[in-house]
Amino acid sequence: MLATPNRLRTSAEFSSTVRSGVRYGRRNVVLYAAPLDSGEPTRIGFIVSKSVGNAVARNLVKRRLREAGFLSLSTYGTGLAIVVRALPASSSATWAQLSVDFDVALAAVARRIVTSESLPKAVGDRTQQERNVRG
RNA sequence: UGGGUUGACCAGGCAGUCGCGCGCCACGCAAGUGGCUCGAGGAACGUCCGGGCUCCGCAGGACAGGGUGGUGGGUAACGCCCACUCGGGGCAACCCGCAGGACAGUGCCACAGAGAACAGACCGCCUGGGUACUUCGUCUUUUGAUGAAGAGCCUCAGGUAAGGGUGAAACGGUGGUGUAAGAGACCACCAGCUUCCCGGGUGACCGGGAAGGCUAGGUAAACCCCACCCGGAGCAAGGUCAGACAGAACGCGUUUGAAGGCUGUCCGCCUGAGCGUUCGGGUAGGCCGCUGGAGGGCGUCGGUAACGGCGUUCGUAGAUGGAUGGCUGCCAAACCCGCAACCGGAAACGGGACGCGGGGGAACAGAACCCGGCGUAUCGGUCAACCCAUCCA
Repeated sequence: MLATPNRLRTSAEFSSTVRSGVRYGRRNVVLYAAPLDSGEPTRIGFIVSKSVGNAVARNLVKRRLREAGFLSLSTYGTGLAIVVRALPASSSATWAQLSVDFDVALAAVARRIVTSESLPKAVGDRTQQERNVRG
């Protein structure tokens, strides 16, 4: 499971990640990710709405996603803010399906972030624009 | 042995592996690291009642408004629980009841039906009249006139609520007297109503008796009446720390009282200098509240019981983008399918193992301030008491 330092804790972090991050959707999840400073530990947050199911179903989905996120820390241990939104299909998915969707989405998103970081000027402009919009 | 009623309890187990949260301990300047303890439910759910707790200055009156509704008790309190009463269901154990008042008043009672709330005459029954007819008698030469009786049709006037039919319900039931036919018109018994008396019970009420009048519909989950109860908002309550910013315009007002508070309205009381609208700007973090409570177990005493007194013992989740778990394997009860030793049978066939193999393998559901209830969801399992039927002794 995920320890507290590896979790997103505030609504500000959630909203900035969802708005500015790279997005990739699969059958069971939609994954958003934004870069952090490279020294910081990767932080992951989860959005599981009521459309997924009742409280028991939502808890199971959340725990499985948290486990998948924990397993991914060995690869992406630092420098990412990730928000995982569970889709209604996730309540009926098996652990294998759910973890594959998570891994594939995370790999795709991480690849795109690495590509855009090879153009640091563009990233700088983008974050600056974001600050202006939000400010 | 089978069927049933009620109550209590459980809510898969084991192992491996990788982890999470509060707390404590050790190390470390610190970030942190390591170890240990504890870590979801019978409904944690719905949020339908009742309380604790917090704030609203005190928690005033009247009227509105809301709730409850047999009686007595239990409780912090309740719409809950227990016991009893009444009514209903069941052979029984037992279960069910939104169980005050319809002589305070108002309203409503569809359809059907002749008639439905100071009832009603459709058919039927009965009486009388009219019309035409038959028979008999009398009068008359005859036509005919008149009287009596009769049955039928039509029609008119009345009597009749016993019968038919309609309906959830038709103004007591049964039998008789009575009558033209009938009718509580009268009588007997029964049911029911009102009043009174006696006895029992804390009481709801129960048992017995007398008199009266012959009969009184339902609906209060319609308004309403009666009795009793109820201040509002809610842990996003509330408190505290830190941090950020920038004000401007207009209106009303400062003892001739703005704006508030006391659930709504009115009265009455209180606070007493700001308040409202628009534009613009900022923050949406930490900590406390936060879990020891009307707490659980056992014993004993009181009580039919719910429950209470006393003694003793136990220490039991506190997250906050939200921990209490993810994955893997094994075992196992129902239950289903196939094969079957064996049993019954002439056979067809039927049954089928503390037999084999395969399948199947756990419901409903996740704390969010805390309790007491209720309601709802739920694969199944265990135990106890009691009832009925059957068999054996």
